[in-house]
Order: sequence, then C-alpha cells, then structure tokens
Amino acid sequence: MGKTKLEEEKGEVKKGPWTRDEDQKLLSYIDQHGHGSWRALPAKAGLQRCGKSCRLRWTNYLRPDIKRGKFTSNEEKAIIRLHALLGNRWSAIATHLPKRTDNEIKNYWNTRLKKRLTRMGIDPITHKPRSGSGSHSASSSALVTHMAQWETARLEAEARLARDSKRPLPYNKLHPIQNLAVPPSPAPAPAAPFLDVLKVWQSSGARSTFFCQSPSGGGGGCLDSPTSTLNFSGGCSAAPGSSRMAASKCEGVEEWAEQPRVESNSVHYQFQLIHHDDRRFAVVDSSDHGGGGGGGMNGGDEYSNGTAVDFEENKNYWNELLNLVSSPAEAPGF
DNA sequence: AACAGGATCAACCGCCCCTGT
DNA sequence: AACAGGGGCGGTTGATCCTGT
Repeated sequence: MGKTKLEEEKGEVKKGPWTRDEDQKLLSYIDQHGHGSWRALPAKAGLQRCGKSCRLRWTNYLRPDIKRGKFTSNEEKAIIRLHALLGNRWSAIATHLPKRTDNEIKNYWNTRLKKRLTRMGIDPITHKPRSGSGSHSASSSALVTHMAQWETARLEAEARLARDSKRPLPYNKLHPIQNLAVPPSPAPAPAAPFLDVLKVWQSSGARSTFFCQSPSGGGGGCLDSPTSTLNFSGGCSAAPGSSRMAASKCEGVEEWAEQPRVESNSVHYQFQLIHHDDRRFAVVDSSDHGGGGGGGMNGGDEYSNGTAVDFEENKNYWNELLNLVSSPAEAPGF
C-alpha cells in the first residue's frame, strides 16, 4: 500500500514515533466515526500520517482491547505450541491469544522465545531438538497433522467470517493510556458460518483430534477466535468437544487443563476443568467419545493455574516446554 | 560516571490477497 | 479477464532502555 495521490499532493507524511497529540486525534476520530477507510482517515482526522500508519498505530497500540505487559508462562507455552503448529503466521497465532497483537507476539517470539529455545538446543523453526532425538509416536504425529489441517480450514473459514461481518466500529472507549479503558464488546460473529465450521468438524469423525469453541462466538468478553479449535481460558472456558460437557462460563475463573495420553493407536486427552475457587471441578476423558477432546492449549492468562508459574524459578517449567515442543514438531509447515 | 553491547518494541516497508469495477 | 485500490501480513529497522564493565 503506497501513498495515495491525495497524500502525495498534500506533501510529506509524517513518520516516526507518534505524539500524544496525534494519538488523541486518532482516538477521538475513531471514537466518533469508526475508522472507515484508513486511506481517507488521516485527512479527516487532521493527521499528517499515511492511512497505513494510522491503522498500525490503532491496531498495535491504541485499540482499547489490548492487553499489554509481561507474557504469562501459559501464554508463552501457547505461543510456542502455536508456532510449532502454524509457523510464523502471527496473526493466526494472535487470534488464539486474547488481547495480544500479532506484532507483540512476533516481537516476543523473535526477541525472547526463539533465543530461549535455541539455548535449550531446540531448533525454533522446526521445533525439534537439534540432536534429532525426537521420539514421537506415529499417533502423536497423526494428531498434529490432523490438527494442522483443521486449523488451516478453520482459519480460512474465520477469514471469510471476518469479511462477512466487516464493518467500521465506532468505539466509545477511553484511551488505554488514560487507564480508563473499557473493553469493547466485540461484534457477535454470525451464527451460521460458525456453526458450519463446527458441524464440519464434528462430522469429520476424526479421532485423536479435538475441538473446542467459544460458545459466545467471540462476544461477551471472550476474545477467543469464534471458530477456534483450540481452547484458551482467557475468561472463557469451553467444554472440549462433547455435548456431555456443556458447562461453559465466561467468568475467567476456570480452565480446561489438558492431559494427553498416547495409547497404541490413538491419543486421548483427559481434561480437568479447574475452578480456581474449588480447584478441581470435573474430569472428562476424550476417549469416551469419538469426537475427541478439546483444545489442548492452556493459553490463558493470569487466571490460569491460579498462581502464575514463574518459569525462572520453576525447574520443571522448561522440561514441560520440551515436552510441549516435542509433540507438534512434525506439524507440516504451511 | 561513562561507555559498549545487548535487549526490547514501536513503526516502517514491501509484498500479497481480496474485492469492486 | 484485467486492473486498481484497499487492507492485512510478515520481515526488518532504528530508537530507546537496560545491564554489565
């Protein structure tokens, strides 16, 4: 996207760091009118910036529904695992990490996680130990492959869904840097395409795979991808792929903890719904039903695990990560 | 205190895809 | 079918901050 004729005619567009004044202009314009056409926005908002710069500033920094600050250990694990599954598709990864931007995740990966994995002797690209001593079972590999295929299909469906529901959003929200941000309620996703995806998934009869969806369809404060096949507990837990497991709340105090169990020809996932008041709520084994269990990743946030795991102090943490990355390593790169 | 090197992250750039004409 | 405009994505850069010497 280059400069528009309008921008060129009007002279130089400003580059570099945004000032507080520019932020205010952008915020107040979007607050009143929504962003509409990004190209036309700078002129209307009185900004000497290109539309692209405005869009980036908004999506990566000013948007009210952005969570900033340190990544939790569960978010780290989720990023690592999603990266093993999806590769450098940061936007796709970001859809599974509520309130995190693709840019933030990308930076975090490049500056920290990649280095840590390298130090651990794990290739950050292939997610395999450098020594090449990966010991995955065939069923585990099949699981990951299947997951990847479905995740691709899901992402495509989601992209269509997003296009269908695309519209400018007037944000009546205060600026996050004023510490008065009110998270917006994302527009509820159209039910039909969402259900289609689930139907397809359920009818696949794929054993050793799992799905988990946000029953709110992305609304009600659950920012998970509405069609996500992966479970994240950032405020919304969903029962893993079973009508039996209908419990789902969006209170941010529960999570599904996955415990994979590889058997001869299939992988079973045992799920523990952890309620952070009562500690443990339910245990359901995916092998009870062919559809398989729910999203394995506890990509949650500070809610998860009740007490945050400080990986620097937890000597089991990286062992756990090693186990994590050893499983999705054979995911096809796409 | 001053400097160097590393770490972090906001922002830019170029490419690609989608959509409308 | 071809083209142009608009938007999104991933890679990269550069300024700033942090830490060690």
